[in-house]
Amino acid sequence: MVTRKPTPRAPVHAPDFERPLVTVDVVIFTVRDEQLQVLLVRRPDTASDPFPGRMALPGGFINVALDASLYDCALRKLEEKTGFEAPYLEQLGSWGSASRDPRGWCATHVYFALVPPPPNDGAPGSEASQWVEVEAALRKRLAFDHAEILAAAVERLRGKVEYTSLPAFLLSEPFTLPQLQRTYEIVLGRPMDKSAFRKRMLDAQFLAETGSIEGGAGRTAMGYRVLDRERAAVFPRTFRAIETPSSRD
Amino acid sequence: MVTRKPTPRAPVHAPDFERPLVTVDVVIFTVRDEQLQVLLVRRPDTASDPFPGRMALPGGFINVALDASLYDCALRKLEEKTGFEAPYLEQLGSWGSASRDPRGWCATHVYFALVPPPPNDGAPGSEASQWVEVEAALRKRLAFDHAEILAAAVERLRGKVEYTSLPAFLLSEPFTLPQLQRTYEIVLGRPMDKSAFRKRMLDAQFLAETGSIEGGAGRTAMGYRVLDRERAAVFPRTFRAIETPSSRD
DNA sequence: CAAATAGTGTCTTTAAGACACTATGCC
DNA sequence: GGCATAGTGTCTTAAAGACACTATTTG
Repeated sequence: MVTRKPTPRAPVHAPDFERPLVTVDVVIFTVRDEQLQVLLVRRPDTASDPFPGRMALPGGFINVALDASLYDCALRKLEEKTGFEAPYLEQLGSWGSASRDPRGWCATHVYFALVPPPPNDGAPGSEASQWVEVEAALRKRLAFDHAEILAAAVERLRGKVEYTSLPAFLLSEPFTLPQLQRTYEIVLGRPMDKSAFRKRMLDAQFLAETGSIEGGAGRTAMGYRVLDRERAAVFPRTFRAIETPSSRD
Repeated sequence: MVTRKPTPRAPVHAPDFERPLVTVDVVIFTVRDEQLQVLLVRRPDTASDPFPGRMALPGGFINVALDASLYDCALRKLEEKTGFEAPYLEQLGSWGSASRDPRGWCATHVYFALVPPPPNDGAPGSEASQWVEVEAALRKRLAFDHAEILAAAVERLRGKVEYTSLPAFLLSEPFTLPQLQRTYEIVLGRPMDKSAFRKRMLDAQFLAETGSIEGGAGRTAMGYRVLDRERAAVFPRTFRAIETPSSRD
């Protein structure tokens, strides 16, 4: 970010307004067990906490001393929860109002992340955080306005998947084109034509071959990795129709 | 917004973190004098203020007592500056870091608005706020990181104009299709084909006829207004190519 | 060889681009 | 009539959809 510090002629001081609470939340998606899943955490069950025991999106207050920027804060929270170093991370938007947090006027900056499926280690759901299938997560009574935020994140994800290579960030590399197609189908919830799919992916020039991969039964497939893990490829057309954008607080 | 207030078993209290400053800024676009223009305000020239005398985007601190939500705050600031009641207003994103404001860790929530051209009343630029052509505004040394924010807003606007009816919100109603096409051309900075343009607009079903309009020289044209002033129509394809998305703080 | 999966070819369809054409209003 | 502007028609082109076909690997 480009910022310029002025040379103050006199000490500048912050106004005496009451400051809202500021948090950062992260909607972390993955595809596991043939499902689009989202990472949720259980809030502490202490009475002094808002929404005790409820499930919520991972996140928390900005630490002014620790976080250089909102993005860094989101990265920190993502690493704390998943251990992922360089995931796909983009800003979703912000939600702020007097009523969304019982502790006071609060604004949250929401990011959304795509990560490859974590290893299915031991006891799933035993810890404070767990992966939940998105439709099930949307039906849960999440803390704060996190149900609304999650709905917006899912809408944004599905919307962008129609015309970008985002699902490639949901797979561990190398992956095959049939695997990538399956990921698209899981996220969008509808089957896709193989020929059109392959033409589109290969024409978009965002994949690099990594050599053949055996897959059990049937013919071996070519392995691929994405060329640029920072940004998604944008296709010239959507797969079908695009949704209408919605407004936020 | 849907929010649920829990019945707290004990008084919930906000944590003792240092709270960042929170502001809302609005990027207000219009098309005037055949140019895409943005509204800028001059910051007070008092030494105790950051960036004294510099041009900046309109905005300011959240007023926890006055603003029910971020969106309401953006609406309020827009009305204060332009008097517009029901403009097109959508969230652009948020920028926050330790370094962007000399007064301390500060996060701003940025909205972007599209308004019809204001009447060219009296002395343009005499007051604290003035309309500036966007490329000129981008070359100015704006306060804070507002140059970066403005660049992101222009990129988002140009990006969405490729596949939505957004420019319709830059005109006062009723308007003609040639006027709408001219607005697209001004925003995108390139000529468009009349036939393809008209087919696309009429096929998208977002316009209602309002009767003929005389336009000086030449044949009279049909007048139109948009059916839904809350949201833009989305076209099945972009006009040409789409840009790659960029990241923010 | 059969089953399973990977990958290709061909035709259709949709909507944009190019560009020439017709229509209507004012002088 | 002539000019200016509004509006239409026709052909081409880019890329998605449908769907049948070929290719390669394992048992």
